Amino acid sequence: MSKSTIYQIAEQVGVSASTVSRALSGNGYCGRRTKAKIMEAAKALNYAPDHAAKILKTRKTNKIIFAVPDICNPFYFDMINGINQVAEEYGYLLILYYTKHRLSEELKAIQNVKERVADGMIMVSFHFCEENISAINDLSAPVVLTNQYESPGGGDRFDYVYVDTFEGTKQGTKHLIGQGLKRIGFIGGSLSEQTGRQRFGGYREALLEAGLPYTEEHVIESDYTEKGGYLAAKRLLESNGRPHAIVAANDLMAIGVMHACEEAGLSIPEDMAVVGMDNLDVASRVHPKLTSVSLEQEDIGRRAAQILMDRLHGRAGYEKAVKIVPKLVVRQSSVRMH
Amino acid sequence: MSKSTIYQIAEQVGVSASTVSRALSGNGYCGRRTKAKIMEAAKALNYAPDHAAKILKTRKTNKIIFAVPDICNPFYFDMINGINQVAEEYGYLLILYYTKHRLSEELKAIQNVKERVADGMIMVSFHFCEENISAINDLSAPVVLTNQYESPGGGDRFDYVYVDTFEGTKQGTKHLIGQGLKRIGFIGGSLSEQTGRQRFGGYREALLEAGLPYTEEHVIESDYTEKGGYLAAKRLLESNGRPHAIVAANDLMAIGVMHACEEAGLSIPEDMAVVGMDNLDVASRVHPKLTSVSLEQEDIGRRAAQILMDRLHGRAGYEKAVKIVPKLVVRQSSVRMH
DNA sequence: TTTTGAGATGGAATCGATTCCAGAACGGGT
DNA sequence: ACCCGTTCTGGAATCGATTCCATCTCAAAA
Repeated sequence: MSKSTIYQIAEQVGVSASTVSRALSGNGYCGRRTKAKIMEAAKALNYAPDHAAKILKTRKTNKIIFAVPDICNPFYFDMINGINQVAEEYGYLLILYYTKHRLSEELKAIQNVKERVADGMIMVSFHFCEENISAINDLSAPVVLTNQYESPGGGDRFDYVYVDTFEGTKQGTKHLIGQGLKRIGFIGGSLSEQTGRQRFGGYREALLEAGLPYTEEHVIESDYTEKGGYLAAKRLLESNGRPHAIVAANDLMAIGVMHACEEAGLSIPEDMAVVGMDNLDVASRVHPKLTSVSLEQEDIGRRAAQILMDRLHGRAGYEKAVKIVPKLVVRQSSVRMH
Repeated sequence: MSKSTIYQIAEQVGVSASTVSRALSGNGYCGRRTKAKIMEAAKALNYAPDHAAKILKTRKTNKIIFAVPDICNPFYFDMINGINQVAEEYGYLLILYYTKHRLSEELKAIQNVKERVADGMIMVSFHFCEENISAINDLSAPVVLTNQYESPGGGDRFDYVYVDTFEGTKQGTKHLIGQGLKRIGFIGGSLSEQTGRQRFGGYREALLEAGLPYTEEHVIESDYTEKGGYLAAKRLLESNGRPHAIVAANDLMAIGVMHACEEAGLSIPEDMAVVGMDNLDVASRVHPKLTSVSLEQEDIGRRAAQILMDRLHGRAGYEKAVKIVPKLVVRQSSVRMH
């Protein structure tokens, strides 16, 4: 049987539509007996409220959009998970919008918010530029970004939540230093990109703080792939005074490092300690299990969603910019057993 | 500047709202000059169509719901990816609904469809029962399930797309047999569940077809975890006439098997060939790389979404039930080099 | 008995776009 | 000059729920 409207219920019961609306929504007065009859009729007529009509009148969609550059990347799954936890708690549905690393798609996502498809948006932007920013600032709906960003004028309307990857590699490096290791190599991404520089910076600072010498030969720029890590590690192993530990800027490269060591007959962690970053599933599945810096994606998602909810409910006390501190997960690859 | 409505544009330009609607949507006649003025005013007034109003009138939300039991499971992310590819092609947005393996949440997802939050739904149901099925059949919107299911009366309104896991383990086992291996063990899940029985069945049939003897001692029921696979493998390795190959009902258990072999000093694939199932990311990251049966999740998603779109657009020619054939991905763990 | 106010209800406007229908304008062909 | 069909436009209804406002009832307080 197809569903019905409040008008049909009203007719059936013999009351006005306003009364039916009040009875069903609970807003406003409604007599006990009338209410019971309305409820009964609603059931009998297979009533379900029409979402679109409700939205049109109330201006609330109870949906949020998560605009994500890459749907295939496990990194973002955890964010989705975190976002959904909070969204659900507040009774919001989550719309996934796949931007494919394209500015045009990011703008379309913003347009969706403008058309009131959703009440707010969380976005991982890969094209953080004037066009983008002004489009977001033009929205009346709140937006939370997960980019690190210093607002030049300070007048931006959005908030952001980001991970401090500098702190991440710093923690990883300090952990190795704490294990008594002194010659520590670093395999990162390109230093011409911000991401690459940040991760390198943390490694560099940990050495500095510990008063350890910095050897340029022990730092290799690679490409975040397993193969890249493997090749980089081979070079490090051939360098004179080879390092006894390696910090890799992500887990895939760290796994490449492990394979290179295995091939060279070096055992991990005895001959070479390894630390990765991202804390992918695979980190705990390789042998030996890989110590890795978790970027706390789920937490990013949760915090971003929380800020969005705070904004949507006009609550005060949220922070415009939240910095998430990564968390070192120590496993076998970096701890020598005695 | 906040956005405006067609009425404001109409007033600005000095025409009626109907004309503005026609100009902007392109449905119906509109003079060239008027249209130009309307477009200009729309831009000037920062116009964006109101989604809710449009839905209310047109009865089309251009959204579909994907109800998924587990947001953390990478298995489903590939499905999401597949669904999204098709949804996007047709201009639909994807709403993710996390059912947490709970019937009550599945019913809520169905309720959402009833309230016209979305035009249709794809659901991975873990509670396929009378209550569920009748709720789905009551909907006027189309639903595609990814469960294998034989409609008892044949009167069900939904369609389904599912993977033939029986065929999957059969392929994996046949592949090993094709490598000249004769003593092949099997590590599966509980045989009291349908999933477990299907996967075991494929293994059994492959042996039968090849005329190989079936040894009960070489079949172990485990629990789909890495540790479970590890323990099961240890038992297999101790059995008399230990197998030279093992088919594991999923990749996690296969990885456990690999660790057990490593520990026992057996090299893979020379002393023991291993085949897994699911083709997780990690399968291609372990050493040696794991041969695995891909359940083609992305394809499931695509097919399901395609059927949904066909239904939504009243196209004929779709199939009510689509069986996806899994695909064996051969890697190092099962191929002896000569 | 009168006053008062809480509770219950109906009427009507509203949210913003779409679309049917009627009528106006316009141009080409006779 | 007239007719006719095409193109253009405005008015009004519609989608379904919410909500403000006015009215009405009824019981308790004065």
